[in-house]
Amino acid sequence: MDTITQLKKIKKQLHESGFKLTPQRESTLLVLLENEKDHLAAEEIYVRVKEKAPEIGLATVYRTLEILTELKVVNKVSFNDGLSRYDLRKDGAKHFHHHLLCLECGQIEEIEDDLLLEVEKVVDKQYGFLVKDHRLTFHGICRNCRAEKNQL
Amino acid sequence: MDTITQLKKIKKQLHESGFKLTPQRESTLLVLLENEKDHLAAEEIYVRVKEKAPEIGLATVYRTLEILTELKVVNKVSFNDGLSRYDLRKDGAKHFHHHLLCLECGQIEEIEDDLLLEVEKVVDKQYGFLVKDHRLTFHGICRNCRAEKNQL
DNA sequence: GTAATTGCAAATTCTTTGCACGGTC
DNA sequence: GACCGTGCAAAGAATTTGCAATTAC
Repeated sequence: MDTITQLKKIKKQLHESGFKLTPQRESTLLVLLENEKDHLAAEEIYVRVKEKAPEIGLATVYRTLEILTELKVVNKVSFNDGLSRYDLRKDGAKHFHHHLLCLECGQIEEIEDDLLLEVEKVVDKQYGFLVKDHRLTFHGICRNCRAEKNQL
Repeated sequence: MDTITQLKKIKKQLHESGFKLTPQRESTLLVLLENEKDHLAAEEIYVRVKEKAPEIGLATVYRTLEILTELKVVNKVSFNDGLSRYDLRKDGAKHFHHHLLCLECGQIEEIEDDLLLEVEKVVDKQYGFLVKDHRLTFHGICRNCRAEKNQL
């Protein structure tokens, strides 16, 4: 799905939940859509939004992100660096994607495959816990860093 | 393993890394050991340590937690509430345990079984990513809340 | 028109840092 | 006596809030 279509869809969601469609919200959404893979923190989103809409305030960005989190358009995630990051939820994805955090280079890769279907069955059966969503991050060495290390 | 034995072992680890074993650090460790299941945030740990050692400062607690994180005695975790929490790593556990976060009552349950062995193989084979550790939290409804809901 | 939204600044909250003092080997 | 560790207070960073002005519908 292209950016425009996604944007329209999210706009509709906003409307349906009684939120207004302000230019500030649209700019913020655009930044999120254009940096889908980047796990931006609020401040970073703010800087990028400011390029499109210089008059926007940081507080508005925070407020927009809060709404989008509520609507499950984005997921708030943290990689233990003290910042909250906002990760666009793939439209139609049943489950939130997983992350691979490289301890060498810091890069974060996304995994779209849902690797947890079996595991979630176990959690349900064995722990009586009804799974609605998950957060899974692997810490380790990414393909590139691994290759570099082996060459030494 | 009992608390005293665990404490001794951690003391040894501290020593081996060139850290001293101060009463403040010992008190902090005791609080962590006594509240193993509780995912305390720094401030909460501080309050509990203060009961044992009233003269301690919050900064010392933070500094101790930093050291313990470095030594992998604890894991710093975040459940997206803006606080860093410190979770004692089970001694001898090859992998960090998983969490079940109930969206109804907020309770956090721990799962000791390592459910990710197969998944990690896939991550290695398919993404070339060498897994060293992981963070896995399920969001959903816990056994108790589920039972309550069904009774309505 | 009016209720929601905004920008700004101030306030809060969590965490880190600087520094003089105290304890230890 | 060198050095590590501490408490305190101040600084810093991230996020939230109050409020008057503005805007979307």
